[in-house]
Amino acid sequence: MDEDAGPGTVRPGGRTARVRASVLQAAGDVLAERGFAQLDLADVARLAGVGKTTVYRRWGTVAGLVADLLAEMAEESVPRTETGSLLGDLRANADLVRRTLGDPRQGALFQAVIAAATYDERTAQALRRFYDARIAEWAPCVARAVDRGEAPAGTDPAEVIRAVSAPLYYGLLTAGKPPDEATAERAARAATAAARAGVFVR
Amino acid sequence: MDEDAGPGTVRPGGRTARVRASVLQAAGDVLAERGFAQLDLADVARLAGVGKTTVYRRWGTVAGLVADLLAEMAEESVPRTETGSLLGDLRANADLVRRTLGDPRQGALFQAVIAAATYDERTAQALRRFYDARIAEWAPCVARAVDRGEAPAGTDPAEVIRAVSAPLYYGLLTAGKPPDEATAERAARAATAAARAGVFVR
DNA sequence: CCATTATTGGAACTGGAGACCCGTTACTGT
DNA sequence: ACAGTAACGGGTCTCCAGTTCCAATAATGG
Repeated sequence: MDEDAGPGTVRPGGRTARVRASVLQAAGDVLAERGFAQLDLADVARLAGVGKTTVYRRWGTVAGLVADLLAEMAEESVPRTETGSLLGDLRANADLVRRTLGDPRQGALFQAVIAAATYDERTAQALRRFYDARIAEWAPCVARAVDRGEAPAGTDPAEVIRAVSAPLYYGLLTAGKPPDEATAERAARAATAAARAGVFVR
Repeated sequence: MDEDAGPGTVRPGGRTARVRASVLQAAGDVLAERGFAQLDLADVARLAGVGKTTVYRRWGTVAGLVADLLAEMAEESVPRTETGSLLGDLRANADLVRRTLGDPRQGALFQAVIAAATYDERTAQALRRFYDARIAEWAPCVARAVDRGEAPAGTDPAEVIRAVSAPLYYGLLTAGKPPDEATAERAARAATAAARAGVFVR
């Protein structure tokens, strides 16, 4: 009746931690250099200098590995800058997203995660958790802007943040190209204009 | 030195057309009922009442099959309604996208296509062609709005249309849920507000 | 330091996706 | 109507992703 959450949970130190680190490292390398389609667990194991059995036992599938990779990245919280204006803050957010999607490792990871999330529920959950965290971190910017009177009362902060990211991800997925500075700037300005107009009032 | 574009191109009529139709039908069924992860070529062949060899020969991979499925869908052009105002037209566009993504078959297909496009170049091209066509069809709405003075001169019509779709796709991919009426309405209003504010001026 | 046992990893095994062969079917131009 | 051949499809084979087994290794608590 007791659910043990698989290997690596009882003795997570020493070798186990090293194995996890080198497997995630190798998986990230493959993803950045060769892409999602080439991500093969046996291959990752070989590159990581780790037994194939271990990788299958702990991650099971490509989707599972990718989900763990995302969880790893979610750890590093990027410090949020506060500029004093809604446009300035959203611009900073758009630029963060742009840099994330433009980075070879992180950009490739996000494409992989989104692809995997369309068919794997665990990856989809990891993805949702990641966005919830990011949005929770940035929502206060919008709340402040509302307090300052830059947007109408009742504006939904989360929706505004999502509105900034949306066109950047959309471009990456449908055009296959990471966003440039101009696109990021446009996204920030569009979200600001819409928020000012009261579109995101609940 | 001559590139023949594979089987089905020299004698596309009769049986060949029937085979293609029933394979695409079966593939759509599997996609809608069981999802992308369960889309197996041998399985599709069996359901379509067609030889496994034929499916492998003509489509080769799951991504290739999905790309063809999208091309098939792109054929049916949806008549565009003209409402006389920018907001009205963008609302109509947002609603079209909402209904597309909400439809069991088409929604599942889009998730599959976007997933496949992240790693398969042919699928990515098919996707880009589809969006180029859709955007070309709707761009005139925005051009008219500019003529009417609803948006500043120099506004990029394609960017406005993309701005409508972006949040709807973003929600589907990151939250895993097709957009509802309220979300579509918000997308149309946000794009309108941003366009009016001159965000999409080139 | 030692006993316990969680975790690893080599090796052998298996199932099924996908390639191949070749006889059959039926589309197409004349 | 008919010849020529494009396209189909059943049967067979290959190869490798993923599983299983168990002995070796090392993390952890006392």
